[in-house]
Amino acid sequence: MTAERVPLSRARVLGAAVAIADRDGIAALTMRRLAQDLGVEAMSLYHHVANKEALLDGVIEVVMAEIAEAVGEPVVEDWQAAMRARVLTARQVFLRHPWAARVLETRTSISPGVIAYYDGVLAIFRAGGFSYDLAHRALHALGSRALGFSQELFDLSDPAADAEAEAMVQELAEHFPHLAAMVAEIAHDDPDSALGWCDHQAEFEFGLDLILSGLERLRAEG
Amino acid sequence: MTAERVPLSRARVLGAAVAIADRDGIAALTMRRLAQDLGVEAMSLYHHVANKEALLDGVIEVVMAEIAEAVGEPVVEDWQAAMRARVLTARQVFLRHPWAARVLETRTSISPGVIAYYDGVLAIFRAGGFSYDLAHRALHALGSRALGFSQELFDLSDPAADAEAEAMVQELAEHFPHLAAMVAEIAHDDPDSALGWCDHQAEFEFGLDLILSGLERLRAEG
DNA sequence: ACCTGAACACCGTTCAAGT
DNA sequence: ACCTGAACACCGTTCAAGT
Repeated sequence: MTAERVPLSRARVLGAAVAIADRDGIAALTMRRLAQDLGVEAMSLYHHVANKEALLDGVIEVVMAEIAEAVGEPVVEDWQAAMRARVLTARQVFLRHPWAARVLETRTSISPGVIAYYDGVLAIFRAGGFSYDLAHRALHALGSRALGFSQELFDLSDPAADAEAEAMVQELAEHFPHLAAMVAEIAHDDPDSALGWCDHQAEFEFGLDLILSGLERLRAEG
Repeated sequence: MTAERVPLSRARVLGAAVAIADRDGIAALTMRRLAQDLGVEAMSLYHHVANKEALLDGVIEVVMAEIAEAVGEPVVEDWQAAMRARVLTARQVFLRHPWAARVLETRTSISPGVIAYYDGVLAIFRAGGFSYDLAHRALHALGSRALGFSQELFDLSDPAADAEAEAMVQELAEHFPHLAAMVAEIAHDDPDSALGWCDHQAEFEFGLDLILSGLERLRAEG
């Protein structure tokens, strides 16, 4: 936008890429569009990122740096409260960048930022008295939830699917009685769905607490 | 391959698409390649699927039909054992189609096959004495695990990342002492990683059972 | 009704050339 | 060292035309 004469740098390229994805979605993030926003030819980008995949790797590093700053140093007392706070803080960053979860999942190489985040998670587990074996299984049990997001495969309260889904559920109510009954019973009037897939705060916290308290039980048993 | 004179049909198109993804990965599934495998021009496909997105929708329906056949009618006694069996059976199908989980997550429209699967899940919860409210929260807690898969964001035992990751972990051991220690302690010699993301059977079952037993506790409390 | 061929508007990326 | 312009090899898709 401004600062036309600032020379291109990796940081400027990645920053502009995040801005495009935030504003217009991840599909809008093309090399040509990115170059245009930077006032440069597309090919100039290749001096700062090796290719499109490397660009996406870099964009994830930006997001993970945001998370690292937000969560700070791992707290080492009351592991369950510390984990809960860490995850919910990270989640706020993903709510700001709804495209980031999907990009993160498509990375093939290991991201140093993700590694650093998980090392902090492990620090909390260890301080809470977990063996490395239990901590390892805990990481698997949490999956992406450790980073603050969890995909739902369909969303009955998705505002985007409103008309279509409502008609569909209506139409299919006779075939799928349980789903129809559940939808009818549950008042879904809180519109705080933000991650594209259904991921309401209360429901995320329910799943998180269910896993954390299960882990605490296993830890206490030794 | 064979059957050159069989007229094109939606079923043949979707079957060929699944075969391409299974054999050469989801990136190989292009309209042109699909047409070529069917001995037809690319544009002919558009008489049987509206566009590429509709093709992917259809491909998911094929996978969900495989799952529906594999899981059968929902069992209605011992909800926990029934859910466990249903999920692990569905998981087998995803292990046969490693690309399917990612495609499923990118669907924007609701898939009838997924709806039907979840209706069966709800039938099991209800027969086990769950309220619709608890069943709803249970679906969120399980997330994609209800369908048999869970993405891990990085995989320390991924054979593909072997050399690179090992060197990296080595190099970064001083910065990430907990991860390094955990990797060193855990004997990762079972090579049954199959879904691309780390998703070993034992670790999947650990997470699944942790959630299911947590849900049982909540159900018993009323 | 079903299939075709050429064409269009996009991609990411290579390469030789400029400063 | 950094950036450019043209070009290449791909995409998904439109359209008018064939049978």
